[in-house]
Amino acid sequence: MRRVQVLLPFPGEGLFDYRVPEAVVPGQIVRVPFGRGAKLGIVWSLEADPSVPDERIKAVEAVWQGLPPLAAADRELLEFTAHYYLAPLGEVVAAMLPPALRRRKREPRTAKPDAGGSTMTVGLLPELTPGQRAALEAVPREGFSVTLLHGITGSGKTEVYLRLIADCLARGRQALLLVPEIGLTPQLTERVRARFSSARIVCLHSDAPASERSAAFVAALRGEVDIVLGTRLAVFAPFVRLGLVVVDEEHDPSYKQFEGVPYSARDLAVWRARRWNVPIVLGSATPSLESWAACEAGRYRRVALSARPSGQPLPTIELIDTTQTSAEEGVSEPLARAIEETLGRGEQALVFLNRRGYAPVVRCGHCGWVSRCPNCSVNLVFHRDDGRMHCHHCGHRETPPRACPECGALDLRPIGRGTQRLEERLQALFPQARIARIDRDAVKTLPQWETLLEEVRAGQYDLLVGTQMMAKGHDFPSLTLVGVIGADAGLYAAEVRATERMFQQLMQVAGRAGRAGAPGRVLIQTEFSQHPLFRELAAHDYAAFAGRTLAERRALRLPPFAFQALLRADDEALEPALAFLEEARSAARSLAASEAWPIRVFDPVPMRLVRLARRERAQLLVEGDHRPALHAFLERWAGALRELPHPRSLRWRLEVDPLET
DNA sequence: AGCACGCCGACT
DNA sequence: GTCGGCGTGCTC
Repeated sequence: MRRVQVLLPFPGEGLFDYRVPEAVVPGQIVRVPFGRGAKLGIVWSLEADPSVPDERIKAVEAVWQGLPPLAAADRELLEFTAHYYLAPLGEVVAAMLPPALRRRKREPRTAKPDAGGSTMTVGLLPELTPGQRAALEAVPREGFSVTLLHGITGSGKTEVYLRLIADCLARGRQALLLVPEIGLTPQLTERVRARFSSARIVCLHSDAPASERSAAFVAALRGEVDIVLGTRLAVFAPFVRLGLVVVDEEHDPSYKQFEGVPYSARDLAVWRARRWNVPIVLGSATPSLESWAACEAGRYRRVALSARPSGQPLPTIELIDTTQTSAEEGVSEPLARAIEETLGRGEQALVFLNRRGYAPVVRCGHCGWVSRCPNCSVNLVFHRDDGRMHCHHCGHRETPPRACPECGALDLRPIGRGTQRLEERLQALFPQARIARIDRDAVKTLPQWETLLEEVRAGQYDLLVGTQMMAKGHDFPSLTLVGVIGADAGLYAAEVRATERMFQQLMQVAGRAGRAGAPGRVLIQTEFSQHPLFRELAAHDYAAFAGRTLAERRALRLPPFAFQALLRADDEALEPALAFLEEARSAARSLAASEAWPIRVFDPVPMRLVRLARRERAQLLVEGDHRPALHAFLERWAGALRELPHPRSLRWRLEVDPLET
């Protein structure tokens, strides 16, 4: 009887010793008795923990012999994730093992008679542009390399991915294709399936049925899969002969996991490619400044796709200065005229407004009272459909009072505009237009969304009003005009990445305009028409934007020229949260003093959205210019934090590489 | 994560 | 007088 260490999905380290009857190897999937029940685990190490006496050790219930052991590279991925994000290993493996598989009592039966082979569909492939051909030549097929594929909207990045995947499969290897949100990319999924019709493809995302996720994991572990296509959680899918990793829309914030272990799937994908010694391609029309800077530093290769296969010109981007032109009810005269012309030609127009609801606040015209959420530090948004006021953060809803609760005046008015009010305004301006509003309130489910996309493509609507849901890569062949309203929010936000986010979003939404033969036109209403960001946007010059923004970041020593970690604490009141962070800061200061590289420890501050769902939140930022030094510091600090006393009601968490500070 | 043990309110 | 609330602690 041999004793081994088994890793269990468990909210702690998750390493427990068991007796195993046979010769097992690390990576083997086992079912073990645990407490009163049983758990699925992974044989982690043949070195057992001698401090636990033999009589406390139970025997493994079953070794799932039919499943190959998890590859060493993938076990190291779990270890790296735990180490880098300062998370317990048991929590990381919980993110990897599908819940339905964990619940299984018996080992899944062996191979279903699935279509084998990995040949690409024979048939007419689209002619490659010179740019696509150059891109394909530039990406190494063997060994580790990171290539940033910077391709403008419609430049055919997907075709490049498909050819690279085809090469990968032809060499008998597997490909991992990560996408930001599966629901938003049905077109890509379709294309992959159509192109590789005889390949074994699995889709992994959190909305997939549990049994499907479990089956996909098992198939991947057995090496019975050629392509894994999925959202961020697919970065943990097991492989046996990984040959290529592709991260589409690599700048997209949804690669960041917020609940549980706060990992970045894009960053882990790069680590994984390095460990497997395979190429990784990061694709985007608007790359993250992290990736852009890595190219500048020579760590990543950069390949540009700057022409469209259709030969279609880029949309023209014009600004409407709302300090000069009155924008009645949000829609300026030039924008209204442009919409009218577009509809007159039988083409579609989209008006983009990233704010749902009818009006972002209800205000008393007499005393100035505004509708506030009782649980969060935000205003309540008035919604026309149910006539109630909604909190967009905690879900609280209430019926607006008839009279002002403060002064009793009968003068409560919705102030400002959201998509619902904009839709109403546009309907008044264009009574004959068929308008579709596309936001999270109007489109709640995936089938609903797919139906709506189909209807829009079929020309059942003339005018679209939408939030950022509309910005992501969907092609609407008749859409030739995009109007942007209220684009200015990102310009005065204190957030480090706010302007980057705004530029990316504007560029993405602008990319919706135009088709072959009918050039697109984009009109952006702004009060800050002189801002350099708009010049760069109008010139479709991402490089200029990135260069300028990176120069600012370098001068201010902000990411990606500095590395950050954020300690957040929340409690029923603000004071205990701040007090905890104050203690944490003292600990940080004394630890930082002994680091060779300077660690900057800032003051604890209330978060911008200080109150959320009845909890008050505060945060403490630490920064360093040298990643390994910051990380060494963080490990020691995290240890000290776990020893810090705090009230039971207080919760804290430490986030490495936070997206929002 | 489960699941037990363990001390304070409304009920047959 | 019990049934049960979920706070805390353990699981090889």
